[in-house]
Amino acid sequence: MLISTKGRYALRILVDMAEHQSEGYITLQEVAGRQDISEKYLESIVRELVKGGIVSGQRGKGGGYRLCRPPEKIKVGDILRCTEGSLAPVACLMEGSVPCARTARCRTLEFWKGLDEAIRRYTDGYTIADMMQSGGDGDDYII
Amino acid sequence: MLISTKGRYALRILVDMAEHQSEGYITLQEVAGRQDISEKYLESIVRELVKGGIVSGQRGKGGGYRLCRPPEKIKVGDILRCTEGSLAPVACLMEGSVPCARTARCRTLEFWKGLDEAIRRYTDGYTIADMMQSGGDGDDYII
DNA sequence: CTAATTCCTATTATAATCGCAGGAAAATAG
DNA sequence: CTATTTTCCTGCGATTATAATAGGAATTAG
Repeated sequence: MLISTKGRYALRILVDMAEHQSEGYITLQEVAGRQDISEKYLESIVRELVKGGIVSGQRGKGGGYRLCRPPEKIKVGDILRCTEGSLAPVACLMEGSVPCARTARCRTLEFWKGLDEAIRRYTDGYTIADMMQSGGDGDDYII
Repeated sequence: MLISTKGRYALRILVDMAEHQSEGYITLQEVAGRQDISEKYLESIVRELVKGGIVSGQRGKGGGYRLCRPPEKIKVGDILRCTEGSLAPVACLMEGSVPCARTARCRTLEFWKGLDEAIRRYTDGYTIADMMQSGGDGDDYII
């Protein structure tokens, strides 16, 4: 049931980019340095976010990435669906799945639909902007 | 993010057992036949449910399994935590995990806590008895 | 004793995740 | 035009998790 590192890192990356969006295009090197994630692994995650229309990339000198929309319009649900493929708890409820033979007499389907709905409601009600106001000022290390 | 077959089958198994609880001990052979799951695989799932105190087994001739509590007292959350190990969406929130070094300045932790809470609230508010009243009478095949 | 049944310990095959490497393509600066 | 920087693309290797099966020990009823 765990969310993969891809999804978890994606959130951190986007909050990081949101916090530095005034600086124009942000390079992966910067984000990698700040977030302690390898540049190469970041690449594979950010590529999904580009495909999903959440960030856009600009190649060449002076290039980098930037958010396509302001942070308060980026839903966490969209990010996770983008990097995880889907947030549905069971295959029956994934986008574009065909109903299985048991559907009509399935005792568990209603439960799964409700869980899917609960997850969707929560994740779509939370934005990157909400995350920016959470968890200290970024410099208050414990140690 | 998908729930594994272990968790999904566990729900079907328990609904099945609840529907036949008046018959006393229920053998895996019966459940396997009705649910179209191999007896051997069922075994590994039911073993977890025994450990988790959800069903109890009786060996020998005339033995089998039965629910430890009435269906309306068996929360789906308990079943899934039992078979999946945990329902937490991130490792930080798993039972008995040590807080990571980023905790104090983590921008995403609050979000994950909320998601965990939403999942917990929904799954703990749903019981096997609720499932028994869902999805037709068990004989209304589509075909 | 015999048959039925749960319990226990392994093992295998398959798939998914995680992370890295190498280089092509594009944009800019000089 | 050349050199540099940066995203883009393809693919690989290691590790881990899932799914399912196999074989037999322990227990109970008759």
